[in-house]
Amino acid sequence: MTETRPESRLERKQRTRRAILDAALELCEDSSLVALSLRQVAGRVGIVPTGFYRHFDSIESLGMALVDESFASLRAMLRDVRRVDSDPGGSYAGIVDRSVEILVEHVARQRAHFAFIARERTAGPLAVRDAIRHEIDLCERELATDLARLPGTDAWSGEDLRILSNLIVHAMVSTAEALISAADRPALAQQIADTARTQLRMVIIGALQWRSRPSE
Amino acid sequence: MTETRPESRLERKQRTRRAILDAALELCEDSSLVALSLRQVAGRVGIVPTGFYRHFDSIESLGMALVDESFASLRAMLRDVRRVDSDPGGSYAGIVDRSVEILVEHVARQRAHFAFIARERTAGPLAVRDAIRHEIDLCERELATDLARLPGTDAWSGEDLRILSNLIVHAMVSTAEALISAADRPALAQQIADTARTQLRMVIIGALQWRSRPSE
DNA sequence: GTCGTGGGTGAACGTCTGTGCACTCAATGC
DNA sequence: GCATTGAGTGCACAGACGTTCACCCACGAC
Repeated sequence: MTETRPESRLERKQRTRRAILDAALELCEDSSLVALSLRQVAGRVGIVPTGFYRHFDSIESLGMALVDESFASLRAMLRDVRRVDSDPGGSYAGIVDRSVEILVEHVARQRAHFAFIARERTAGPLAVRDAIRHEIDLCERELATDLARLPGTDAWSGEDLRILSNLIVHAMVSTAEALISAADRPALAQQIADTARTQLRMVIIGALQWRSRPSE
Repeated sequence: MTETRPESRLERKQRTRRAILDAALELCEDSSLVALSLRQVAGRVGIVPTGFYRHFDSIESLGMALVDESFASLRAMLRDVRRVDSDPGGSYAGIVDRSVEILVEHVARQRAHFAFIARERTAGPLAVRDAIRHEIDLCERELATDLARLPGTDAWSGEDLRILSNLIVHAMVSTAEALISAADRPALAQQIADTARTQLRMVIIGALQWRSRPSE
């Protein structure tokens, strides 16, 4: 017999909170936070509407919590990319291949989080939109410092790095969006990954080439 | 005295329809179609809620009409780009400069339409999302055939062209999004345009360079 | 063992939602 | 001129919404 241990008060609360976050992620998957009602969430979780207020004081603050946890997933991905690519023996092509591979893997594993960011970035409540924009900005900056560590970029200006990392981040956001909407078609997902690989190579080669002839 | 002429029945209807479309564009500017109510729209237009049904039978079908007219704006932009860039004496740098200039101009002039596409692309009702995705697909294909006409791309495969135009389209979508959210800050808009110019040059140079060494 | 805290309840409120139906009345087709 | 059409009206309804309040009652601290 499975011994069901008592479960403390705090554990119970965190479990309900988790259930609310999950329900919200699912429910706004095919619309948006701004179209999500407190009663829908409560209903899906299995608590009465007013019970919601024990955990969040509005849908918007729930959204802010989802921003936090979605970017925790995104940052976990960036950590993996950074860990693998800091291998000193890596060629550009190798870095690209492994980075895209990691992107595909993380998007598949945390689809709801990446979909949330992609969606609410343009359609969420104002506070949520701003929070997401700010986080993406930070990611661009981090990528810029990562790029600065690669060989061949020593002479680049901060502005050049910013422009390049902006391009790369947005290309990867687009790739993530495409992967999400191809979630149930593995062949298509494979093609999207291949496309992303090729695009990243084009971008990097173009950037290196362009930089070596800065006047034109 | 300004002579107010009778205004035919059909004109009257089209004027109300126009007012509904404009009201919807404004009202969902800071949320999404899925959070827009029929009564809000009717209220803003100045008609009674049930009057809405004389023109559309749901918010979703209103959305489909907005997709049509938003892509009319986008295609007008593409026509301008094509017209200017088909100038046979143009260098790549010239083409890029003028294309970005046209993008900035059109986004400023039809901000609501471009914002609508960017937003509902990920957050709209399913039918609207699909329609937008399909239209953007068509744009990618058109760009691919345009690229094929440029010098230096003769030997490119259809796949290469598809990958490159996908990259360019998504970079321009990101640029449009940035321009929209910088609508009231001219200096920032200028910087975004400069960034877009540099990125386009990097991409084109990278693509040409990459293609000339297809094995690696 | 007693008591307070706090997650969850249930009823009730005023407001907003989409939609049905019967209606008006000016522009239009004949 | 007369009949028809159809954009816009006004009322009514049932349901969903956010939020309030008083209320449980098990857990945890003392």
